[in-house]
Amino acid sequence: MKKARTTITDIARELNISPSTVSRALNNHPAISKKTRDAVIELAKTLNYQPNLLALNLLRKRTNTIGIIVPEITSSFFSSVINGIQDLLSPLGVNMMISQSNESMEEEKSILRSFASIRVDGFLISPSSETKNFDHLKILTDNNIPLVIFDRDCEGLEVDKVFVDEYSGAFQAVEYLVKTGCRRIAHIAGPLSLSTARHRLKAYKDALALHHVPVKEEYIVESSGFTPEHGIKPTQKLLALPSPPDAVFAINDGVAIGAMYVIKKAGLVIPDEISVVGFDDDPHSCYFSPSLSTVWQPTYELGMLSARILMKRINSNNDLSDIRVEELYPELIVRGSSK
Amino acid sequence: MKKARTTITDIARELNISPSTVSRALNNHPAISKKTRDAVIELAKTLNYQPNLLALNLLRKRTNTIGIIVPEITSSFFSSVINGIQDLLSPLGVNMMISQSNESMEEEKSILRSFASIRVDGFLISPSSETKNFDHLKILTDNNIPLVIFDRDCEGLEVDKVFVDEYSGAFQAVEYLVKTGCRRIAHIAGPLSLSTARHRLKAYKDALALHHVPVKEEYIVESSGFTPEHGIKPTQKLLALPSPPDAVFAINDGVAIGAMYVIKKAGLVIPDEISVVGFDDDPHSCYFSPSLSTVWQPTYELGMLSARILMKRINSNNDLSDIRVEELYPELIVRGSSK
DNA sequence: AATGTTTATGCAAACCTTTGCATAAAAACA
DNA sequence: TGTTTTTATGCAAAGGTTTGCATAAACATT
Repeated sequence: MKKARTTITDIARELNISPSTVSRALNNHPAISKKTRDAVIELAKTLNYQPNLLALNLLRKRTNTIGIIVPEITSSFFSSVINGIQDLLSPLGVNMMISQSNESMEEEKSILRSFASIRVDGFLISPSSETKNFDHLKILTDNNIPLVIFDRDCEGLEVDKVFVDEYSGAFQAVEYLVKTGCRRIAHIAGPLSLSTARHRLKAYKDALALHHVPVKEEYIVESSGFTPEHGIKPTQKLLALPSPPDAVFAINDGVAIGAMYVIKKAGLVIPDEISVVGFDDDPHSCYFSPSLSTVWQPTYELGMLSARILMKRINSNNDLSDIRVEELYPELIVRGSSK
Repeated sequence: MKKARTTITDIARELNISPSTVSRALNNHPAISKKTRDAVIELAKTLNYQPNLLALNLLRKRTNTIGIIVPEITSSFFSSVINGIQDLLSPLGVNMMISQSNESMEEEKSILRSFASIRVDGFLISPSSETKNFDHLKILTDNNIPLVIFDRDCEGLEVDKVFVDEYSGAFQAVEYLVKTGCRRIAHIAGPLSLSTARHRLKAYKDALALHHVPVKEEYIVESSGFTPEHGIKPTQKLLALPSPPDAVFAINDGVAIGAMYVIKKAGLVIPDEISVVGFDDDPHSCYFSPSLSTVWQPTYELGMLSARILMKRINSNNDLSDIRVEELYPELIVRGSSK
């Protein structure tokens, strides 16, 4: 038998006063006598009264909850971003509804619908790799629901966005490889439906071109994901080339770790015979042998900034006059896997 | 200027019918004429009507949302558990509010209060390492709010619980080390406020005792956390002993990775001179060199089962007659870091 | 004593939706 | 035509909270 939770009316009935008085007493309204206030507060405590935010939210048309949709939660990248988001939101008393799209556009849409019905105050979304059509996101802005896109771009959608300057990060990495004498530099790209993967690929090509290193198509392979497993096959393909690469720039640390594994298995010495550079600075990367050179991304800051912009938008009543597009800067970290 | 979202009353006014009729039309109530129903549904679509679940939840006293509190989200362990939780909940149309306690009891309490006010239907909690007093959890059960504890125990609290049999996992690991000839087996324990850490320590001692290997206090060191960084100092301490260990069993893979790093830096060969075994089977562990032997835990299943039990409890109106305590089985995975 | 002022409280509406009950209109039947 | 049945719709309450306005009681002022 489920006993109902204590409400403001329960307290009122017990004390023979009206619910309004109870409400005011609990909210420190000045026009309440000390006697009444004390009595109310005490009874509330003994009855373990907890305000029903559903009712209040309905009244205020505000839930103090924001919806977060990420492709996956298990990657160190996104979990670290979420960390940053929580650290900004928590002191503000704002809750997070989190869900993963598993890189599926259908799931993304369905989560979106669900969050919208719950009336979250705003959205923080990093779109799935399948998401090419932004109608579902457009509906949010059409309905004046604040939305901030982070990390992965939705080109053409006019909302606040926060990115890492992937181009710069990748450019630094490749340029550095060239400068340390590598000439046959390969790139294991990510799924090219992602803006991030495209930017890194472009930077790779541009950096090579700038330094007059020919761009060869056979040195560019695409991985279908971001785990070490996804790095195995592409690396095997690269090593099997007539003229195998003397450096590999991988889309992220996960794939780079897979690459190192294959390279070492093949009896090649890193970095003497082949350099490896990743992206993300996964917390484990510096403990590999050799430790993995990589491009650090300010993930925590990315989360914080995205959340801060979203909250500002929410509190300014979603006035869309000044859309912000912010870029954070990544940093090359040279370790043992490169010369 | 924020335009209000479409409500059922807007549709009713527009169509000159009552809100009840609109509600019934949208819910396929039989006593509505086809003509009215069609008109309603069409208008709802063009106005992009989305039901306000706040109102409905208030009426139903049910939010279809559950609250999840974990110590941290960035560890592969907990993010994988959350993965399992979502995969069970999602098809049921249940949402997740997720928050991290950051191993702080105060934060845990405050998140709890917040989730309770939001009226989540139930809780899935893995307590922080600081949590020794369970009053705040007791309040939940006192108020008939379903709660499932997972992974870390709250001894004395009578609620549903789902664990991994840590003892068995650790015992397997240590016994295996003994059987491969190690005699000076060290243990880097986790924070001993955690039931999991205590169980593993006990298994370590018991396994040694069973095989008549003396338990030496200097071989037991405590780490204050679970990252590679937390493994550095304890390992240095172990290696500095007059008679350094020939095997290290670490509280988890993170710490084991830190240990391997220190050991290799010291010029010792793994596993010839010293074996290392971790716990958790972090996705990266098999790509280290040598690859890390570890104890795999069914994290995904842990999440699924916990969520399943919670949903059952919620749907059975929290009838507490049959508290369940479930245990899942871990498995030793032998790789290159041990003989 | 009469009036004005302050203090403490209550009433009722609003937020949005569902649903039991009542009822009007239409259809079917005698 | 009058009565019963069916069909389609509306009314009002409920869920818990806040808040503008009204008001009763207590106090202060002349």
